[in-house]
Amino acid sequence: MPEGHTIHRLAKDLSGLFQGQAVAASSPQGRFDAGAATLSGRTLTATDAWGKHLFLEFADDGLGPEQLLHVHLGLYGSFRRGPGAAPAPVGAIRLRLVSERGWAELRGATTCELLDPAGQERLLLRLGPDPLRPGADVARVVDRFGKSRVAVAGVLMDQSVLAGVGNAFRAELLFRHQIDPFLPAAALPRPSVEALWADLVTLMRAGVRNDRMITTRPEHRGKAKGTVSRGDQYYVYHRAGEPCRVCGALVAKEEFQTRSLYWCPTCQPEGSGSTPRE
DNA sequence: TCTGCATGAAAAA
DNA sequence: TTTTCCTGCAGAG
Repeated sequence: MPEGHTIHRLAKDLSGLFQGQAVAASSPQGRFDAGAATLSGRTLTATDAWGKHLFLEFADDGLGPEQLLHVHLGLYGSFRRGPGAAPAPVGAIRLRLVSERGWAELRGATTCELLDPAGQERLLLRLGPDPLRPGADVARVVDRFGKSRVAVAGVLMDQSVLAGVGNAFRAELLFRHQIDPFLPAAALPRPSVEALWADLVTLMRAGVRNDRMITTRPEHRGKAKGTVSRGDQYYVYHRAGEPCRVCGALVAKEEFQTRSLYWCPTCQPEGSGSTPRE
């Protein structure tokens, strides 16, 4: 399920499965026939991720210019993968990759396309710093927060401000820092923005390692995906009407810019976050 | 077994 | 502003 940590993990896994290998590509569903034909037989040379965007680079291999595959999973896209032989095809598989080492299947993605270098550059220009990328420019993020009158909840999910945060990370992060989601971003003190960023770096890295989001109890960190219930995994995300883990008040939920926003009205009261915490 | 929601974002209207 | 992508899951029954 796709927030930034998922995509970075995916890039890592696909590199392990295919990098340096000739890959057979096909589109059983048919919607990516031309792209798959262009890629098939080429060697995967690198994988990369920026925010929620995944990139796979393919070599020339005498088949034409190098190719760059761009994938965005959107809300319910998935990229299943594994070593060994591919499973029998089920459902609408937009893209299937197979090498001697393993397989991968893409379903339900919002975007699956071949990009030229100019296209990738245009895309990256729209994206803010990614907490999972080394050397990310925190100052730029702090600057954008300081100039925005939009609610923090909106700015955190604005991919041009900061790339990789989705609805779950947003809810969990604001709870962890006891910030009113509706507070204008500019009202957040600079050290608070820096603290948010630092927390994201830690949480998202843990997310990549564990291949799932971990924002609550550290003792869950070593546990495998699927062994921790949603109730144990989050503070407030998807817990509307349930008691807050800290104060017991009921978690609130409201539609905000077409997405569900979750928060604790007691731990994150109106105006909270506008003064630095001691 | 069935139903409705959901960790996005771009295109269409 | 609505539609698309058309999956996967939890919770209800």
